[in-house]
Amino acid sequence: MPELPEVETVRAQLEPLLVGARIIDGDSHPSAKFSQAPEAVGHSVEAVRRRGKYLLIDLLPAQGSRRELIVHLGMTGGLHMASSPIDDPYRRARWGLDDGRHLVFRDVRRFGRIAVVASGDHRSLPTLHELGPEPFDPRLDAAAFHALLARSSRRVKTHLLSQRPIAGVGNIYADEALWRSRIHPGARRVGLERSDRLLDALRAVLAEALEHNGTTLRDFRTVDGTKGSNQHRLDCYGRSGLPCGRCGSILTSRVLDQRTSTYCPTCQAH
DNA sequence: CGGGGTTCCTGGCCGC
DNA sequence: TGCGGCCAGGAACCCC
Repeated sequence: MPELPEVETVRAQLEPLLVGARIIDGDSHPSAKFSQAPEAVGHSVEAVRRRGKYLLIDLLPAQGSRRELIVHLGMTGGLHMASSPIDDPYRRARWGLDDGRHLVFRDVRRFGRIAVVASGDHRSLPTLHELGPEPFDPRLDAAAFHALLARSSRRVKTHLLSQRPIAGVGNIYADEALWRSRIHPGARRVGLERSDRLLDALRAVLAEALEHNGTTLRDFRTVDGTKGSNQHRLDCYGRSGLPCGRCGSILTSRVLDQRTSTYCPTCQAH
């Protein structure tokens, strides 16, 4: 599922393909999750940015104020360029560009989302509106992260997935970082020392995944259709029943707060 | 307002 | 071989 490294991989590929292009027409699947897509028509792409797992495409209108095309890839969403969009039952949105190309949003499971808003107005996307700092923000240090973690009494894994203490972490990289920092996903209080370890682990795990163009378990594809390769480097996620690479104990899986967590019962003792 | 539960979706996989 | 049943999972949404 696309998390920060996957979305950043898409953003980096998309940016040179889209900046400067003008959107001349568009259509979308009728679901409310995608129906705003055509509202981007008539605008030029000024920049392609990212916050957490959200792609933010800055739009410059012919006249009037700036807008923002926001795309969340959900679980199975992908963005691709096409010279002539072939028939695809999973196409959820299409934008025609002034040079004849098309930007296509494909999403089998429809967990993705598209919004067009006034620039910077994220009130219609509560998670984006309340999004925590970017993991690589230099202003984020152990003390600040510890304070953010302490703002909730929920399990640390659940809190991470809420996007509030830090942006862009989903199930894969949460499990990986908790394994690496030897913190149990169900921990409800994480002190300064463990906050420091967790922040370091998150940064390491995300940076390594980004270097390998993200993790493709099944669906994730970059803009040009290639797979990421980080799936070969996972230590914990999806490895339930296999030995822990650090201590040899068998990794276990448990559902915590309706979400599967894999962890090492020895290294990540409660 | 934090927190808990529900819902949206469909391909892939499992067991019979 | 075919098929019913189940699962994954981000974030909006609703309710207390």
